[in-house]
Amino acid sequence: MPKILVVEDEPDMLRGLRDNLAFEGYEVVETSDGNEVQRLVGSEQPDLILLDVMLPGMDGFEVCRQLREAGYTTPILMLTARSQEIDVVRGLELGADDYITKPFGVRELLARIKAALRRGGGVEGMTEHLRIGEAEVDLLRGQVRRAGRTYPLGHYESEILRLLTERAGQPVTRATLLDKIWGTDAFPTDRTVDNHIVSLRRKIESDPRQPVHILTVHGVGYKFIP
Amino acid sequence: MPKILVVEDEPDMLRGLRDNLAFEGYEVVETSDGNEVQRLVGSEQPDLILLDVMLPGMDGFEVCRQLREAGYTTPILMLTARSQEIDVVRGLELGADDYITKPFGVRELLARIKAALRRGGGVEGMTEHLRIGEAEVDLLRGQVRRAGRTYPLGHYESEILRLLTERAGQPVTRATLLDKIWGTDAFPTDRTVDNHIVSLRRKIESDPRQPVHILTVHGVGYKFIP
DNA sequence: GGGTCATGCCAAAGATCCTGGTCGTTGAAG
DNA sequence: CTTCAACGACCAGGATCTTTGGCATGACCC
Repeated sequence: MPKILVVEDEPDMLRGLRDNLAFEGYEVVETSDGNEVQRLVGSEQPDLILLDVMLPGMDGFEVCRQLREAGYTTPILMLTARSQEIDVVRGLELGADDYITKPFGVRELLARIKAALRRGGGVEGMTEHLRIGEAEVDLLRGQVRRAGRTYPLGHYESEILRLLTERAGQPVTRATLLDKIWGTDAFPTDRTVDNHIVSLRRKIESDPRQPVHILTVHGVGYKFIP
Repeated sequence: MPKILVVEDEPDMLRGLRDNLAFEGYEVVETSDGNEVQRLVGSEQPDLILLDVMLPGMDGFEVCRQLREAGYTTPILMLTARSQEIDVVRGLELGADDYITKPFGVRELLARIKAALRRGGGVEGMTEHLRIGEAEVDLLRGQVRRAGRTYPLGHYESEILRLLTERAGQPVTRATLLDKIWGTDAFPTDRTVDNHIVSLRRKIESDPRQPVHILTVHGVGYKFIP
């Protein structure tokens, strides 16, 4: 079950959040001190952070900024009584994923948590390292490892694979691939896309003639299945 | 620039949204008919959907449900005057990524759109996007943008730059670069490294003959200065 | 300042990637 | 079942990347 870090200095609020989250089955780690957050994120590896803005000492905005600067991508939901637009904008621009103003209903909070966890854990395109069947894909290095062999991924192969995984489960047209990847710099033909797909299958699929992950959607384009 | 599908039946609201989004640089596709949405998502492949809940005919909840059921993972932001908790929860549980109640500020809306786009496909780790002087480096795509031009980064150029930036401030020997990047697969000469450095400087430094970031440490190797 | 070694720059060759065309196979529609 | 369009597989040519070697320039030491 997902682990949630709750950062809240009001004892009653902290207890309320902890109890409700625990009742929902989440594992809860808590602190009331903004200075503790980064250490806890590093050691506890939570799946989501509920972050009160008005903390003593380092406030929630600063905590969020530092986490993002340090490279953490954990979903952050800010909680606060400060509901002015400028505060909302500030929190979201600092890198928060959602901004919930008090008072809020527990059901709404839980629904927003679920929405954030749904995105944070389920989308495969968010990461540069992928496991696709037996293949380990490193999009950063442009490399696939499968069955004891290492295959290089060219620039365009990487881009195509990335777009398909970002849109896992949904058909992507060749026109979209051409538009999003080649843009207005070049105008290759559909055949170019097809060739790259064949090459990707050869590198990734256990049996390229019977692909399991990189599927053709006849008359539409291609689809990625995780 | 990202493409946004706006689903809104009030003409004034639709115009307002369209104008503001276009002003921000987004490409806007619009419809006032919930029955059109799935077709448009398929044909236009928007990066995000702004979905009014109270539409004539098929309402926003049903549109959202059908999109998710069909496997589309495009971020959906619901807009509505219905701000009861039960509606918020319903929208989020149907698969919306955010639920924004009218009236809302344009700045808040834009910030939430950016947050959703950031998560949806634009989130890159901190080490993959670098700003080096005037140059914007995208290690994931193997690309440098500087002075209005775009330069490709080859596989090895990217690897060298990545290692140097990971060890910013420290001199890195050619032997280390060769060992860490080429390993035991190949045994190129020092000259190979030197040539890649020259190429990197040409792409990244404002004045490659007087480098500020990718420096030579005489008799040792090279050093990156942020 | 002079000598020596390290590094920048350049050119060319080889390897790899990308692209388009052709032909055979497959899928979908009538 | 037949027909036609879509797609897979393959091949070859052109573009780009990587590597090596040679020469010029710069840095360092005496």
